[in-house]
Amino acid sequence: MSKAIIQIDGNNFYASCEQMIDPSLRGKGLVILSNNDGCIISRSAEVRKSGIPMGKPYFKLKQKLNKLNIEVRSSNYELYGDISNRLMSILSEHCEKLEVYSIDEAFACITRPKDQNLNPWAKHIRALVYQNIGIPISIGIGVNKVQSKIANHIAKSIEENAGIFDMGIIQNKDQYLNLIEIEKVWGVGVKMSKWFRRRGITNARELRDMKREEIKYKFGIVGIRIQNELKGEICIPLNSNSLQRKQISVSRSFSYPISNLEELSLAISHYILIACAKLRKYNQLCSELTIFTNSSLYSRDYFRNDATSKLEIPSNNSVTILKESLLLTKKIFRPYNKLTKAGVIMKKLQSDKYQQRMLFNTKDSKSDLQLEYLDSKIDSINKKYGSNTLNWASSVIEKDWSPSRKKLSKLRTKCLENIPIVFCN
DNA sequence: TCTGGGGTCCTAGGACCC
DNA sequence: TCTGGGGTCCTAGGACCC
Repeated sequence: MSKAIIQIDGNNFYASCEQMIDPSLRGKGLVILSNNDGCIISRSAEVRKSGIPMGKPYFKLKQKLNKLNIEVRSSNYELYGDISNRLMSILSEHCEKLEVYSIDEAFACITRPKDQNLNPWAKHIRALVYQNIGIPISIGIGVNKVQSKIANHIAKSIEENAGIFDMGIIQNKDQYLNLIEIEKVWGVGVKMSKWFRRRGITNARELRDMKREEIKYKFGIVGIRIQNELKGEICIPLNSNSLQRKQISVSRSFSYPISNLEELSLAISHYILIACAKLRKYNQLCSELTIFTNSSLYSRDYFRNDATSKLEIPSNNSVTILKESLLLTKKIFRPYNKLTKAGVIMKKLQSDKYQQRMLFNTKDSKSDLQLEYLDSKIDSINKKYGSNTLNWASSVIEKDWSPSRKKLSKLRTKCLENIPIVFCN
């Protein structure tokens, strides 16, 4: 029995989430902004048609959006994360293997039925998701990841497909591969596509048929994998164990430039606490910590600095890592710079199942356990009552420089007081 | 005036060892 | 006078993804 690789994603996911919790936005032009209300990162179908581009700075398009009567929302990641969890939980019930690839996207594996036709299954999933969480999804089916991504693209772009397309059962794939521009092939980015274009390779079919040696020489194994998947081989495996992170980072842009050590330390402390909570959520420990800060990329005297520290004992304890991070903050700080962003990166992560303790450090072991207990209590309170319910004094959260989110929607799916009230006569 | 954030994988080149 | 070479490990940086 042949297996199929399925790729499923939420259409215009962030915009769809906002439309789901606020029905007055349905059928209307809507854009979602990145952190600090910086760039446009999601557009409703109506906005796509009007030619408003993705990823462009909001301040440059504000007037145009106003003119076109397009609604604007700040990104509400807590809301999108909650809806994503619900989506993935439905998908996992109906797939043999599920790889949660991003907040709005998953790969899955499923065995084809005797007649090879997966359309009824896909229609069922699509209806189920819409009925239960109110988000439209698209489903692409193929023999591998690259092919299922292309199938998903076709599912979206050709209306008659109604959000579902199966590339695996198509005998003559050339006509479809010809439709996929080289930039749209999964794994081919800006640099690669420019090189391909210069060589006259403009679409997926031409990439599949070009000389293997040429790709190998220029892009190595990465390029060959994409070409082989276009030919129908399986080179990029499904990774259903994606919960184990290899790196955790938290960074934000400030709403205005900061220039003193106290403010930078507050920001770093705040990010460290978020990152530590993530470590504990994934049951992981970190053994290398980097913190960084930079001025605006667009300023003439661009400045960036970072510092890294190796932790003697791998840890996910807030107090331990906070202490270390404040030392590093002093190291990277320079008083004359207008800093616009800072962040923390935790690397060399490992499972907390095999936690190493200091052999001779019996004096501290009791307080270690107390700190662990404190962390777990804070985590459970924040989980129950919302993030930031309980926090450390070294990270006062709502400071003036916190990213602005002027057009933030309410967290209607998680906070009891935000649940919409419906009046019936 | 305002330009996001969080990941993964690969590779070249340096350090080190014998 | 003449001064090797191969293997492994690590890291920074680049390219890509959503």
